[in-house]
Amino acid sequence: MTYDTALAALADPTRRHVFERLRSGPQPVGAIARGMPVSRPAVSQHLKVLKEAGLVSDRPEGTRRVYYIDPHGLGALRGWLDQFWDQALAAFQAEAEISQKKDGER
Amino acid sequence: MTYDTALAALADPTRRHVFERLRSGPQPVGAIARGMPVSRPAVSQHLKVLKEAGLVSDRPEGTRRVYYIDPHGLGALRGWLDQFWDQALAAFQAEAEISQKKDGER
DNA sequence: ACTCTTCGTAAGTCTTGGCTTACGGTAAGT
DNA sequence: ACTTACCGTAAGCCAAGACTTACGAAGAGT
Repeated sequence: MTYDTALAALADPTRRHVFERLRSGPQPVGAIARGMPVSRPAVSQHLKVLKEAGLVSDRPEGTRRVYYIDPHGLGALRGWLDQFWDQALAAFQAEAEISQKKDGER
Repeated sequence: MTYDTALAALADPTRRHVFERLRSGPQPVGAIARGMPVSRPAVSQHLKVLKEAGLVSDRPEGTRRVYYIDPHGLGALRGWLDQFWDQALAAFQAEAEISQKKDGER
């Protein structure tokens, strides 16, 4: 549920593909795996990682398991990102001025 | 400069450690490597990956190279994240109600 | 010129983790 | 009860990548 596990989870391309696929709404595992270049068990393993990262949740529906995006993981990531954003922007402006000054001295 | 390379770059713990270390301001490679559990060349390699992801930039200063956080990569990541955020929040609320309804039927 | 410091890169090793196949478990339908 | 559909997990294989040591390049100071 921390930002680091969420980052590690979203780093893998096919796992991110699984995650982005849920953007069109909740779906069972089979539907997600359909049309993907990997096997269904692979998708299951990816969903497990995403779930442990707090990025998705699941709900049993008969013999199927419907997965959907959980904002908890995304929220943790957003919070961590915002820690840098303003600070980084200001610092970058300062560095840009230094580079420009260096060019002027040339 | 796209969000996927930034995600892959920030997934590694020690590389993220390098990145977070730059939050206290611009620093040369040696200063970053000092006090870290890995060698200096390892830090150089990490900085290369971070640079290719648009997360840091560098400026030569004599024989040293000063690295600092570049908001470009962070911006791409923020943009991608925001695509999910609102949508995910709303969808999650709907799912929560379904689960609650299911509990009530019990 | 020479030395020293700082840094990037190459080559090689070894662990991490993503994928497949095979299996077992559970719920729904007949 | 039996079959079928759907899913998670285990075991094993293999490629990606993180780390080390060794080397070479470039600037600063004496």
